[in-house]
Amino acid sequence: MTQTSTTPAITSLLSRAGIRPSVQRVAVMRYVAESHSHPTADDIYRSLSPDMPSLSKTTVYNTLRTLTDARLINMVDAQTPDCMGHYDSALRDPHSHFVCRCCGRIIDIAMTPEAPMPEGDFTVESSSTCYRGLCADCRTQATISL
Amino acid sequence: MTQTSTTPAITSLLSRAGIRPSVQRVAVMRYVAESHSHPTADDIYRSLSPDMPSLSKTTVYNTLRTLTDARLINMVDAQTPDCMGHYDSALRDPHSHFVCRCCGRIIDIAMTPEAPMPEGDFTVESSSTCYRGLCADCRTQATISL
DNA sequence: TGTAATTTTGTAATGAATTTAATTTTTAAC
DNA sequence: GTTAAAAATTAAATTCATTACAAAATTACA
Repeated sequence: MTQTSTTPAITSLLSRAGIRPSVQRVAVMRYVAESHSHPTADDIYRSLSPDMPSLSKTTVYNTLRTLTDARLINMVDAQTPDCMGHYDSALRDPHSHFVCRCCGRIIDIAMTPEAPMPEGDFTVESSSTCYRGLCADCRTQATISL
Repeated sequence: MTQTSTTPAITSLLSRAGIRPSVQRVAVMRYVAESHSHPTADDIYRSLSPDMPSLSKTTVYNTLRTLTDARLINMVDAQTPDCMGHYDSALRDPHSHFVCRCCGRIIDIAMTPEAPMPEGDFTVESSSTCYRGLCADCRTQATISL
């Protein structure tokens, strides 16, 4: 794990981004930065609650929005069966996502395809590529059920 | 508009895909095939209701799932502010999407970047690229409010 | 320390999506 | 044709992610 995810580093990161580094915000940012499982707001809330009993789910939602607006985290551009928003640290190396259409699992893909700038009357700030299909587990299940 | 979207053509399309071409299913498929606005389940329901008063929202949801499983339509892989699933015909030429982070509008982009097959323990069935940023209108708004 | 601005919190409200079971329609066998 | 089984549709009720709101707590700064 890189230094980026220590509490002081996160605190400094938020300050530099103009976000007051409250305990809650640092905890959420740190959790997303350290996680590779593309957590939902609920995942984050359930994980942090035991150590922060007063934490409110509203704060998690507010913080996710604040961090997203500051582009420190990203919402994963993928529709999953659970209809929930999944988050990803923007501090990681650029990567793509594979989404299993069956179980909804999101798997990181190190490779990032070339994404040439499109023509149009808009300003592109970022781009992402999403692959879809069946993960190994669900492929096996599908085969068995035939 | 191509012949693909006439009712008989849609009926035949569903049959070939092993889907019983009920009036409701043909109507939903046709609506998505003809639309370029990436409609939500609710958009589809509200648009078809006047001509099909008995249509139920449940049927729209069921049909969207059926058509998605048959890969005749796709859910747009993009998180929009409205937190709703948007749909796209799979019959169209491959294209990408631009999503305005402000108003949530989804704009088609004709170009499709090269998306090399990723390595991993999964079966890729499709891929899509999503661009994010500000559309012309929202960019103007942002400038004004400065 | 005092005061204002910001942040957090809990509750309530919103609304998309699903579940359920009952009804209707279609299919196919006789 | 009749009829029985299967499939599809419907409406109501429920679930649950997300947001709105207002009060309480915390922080910054003079």
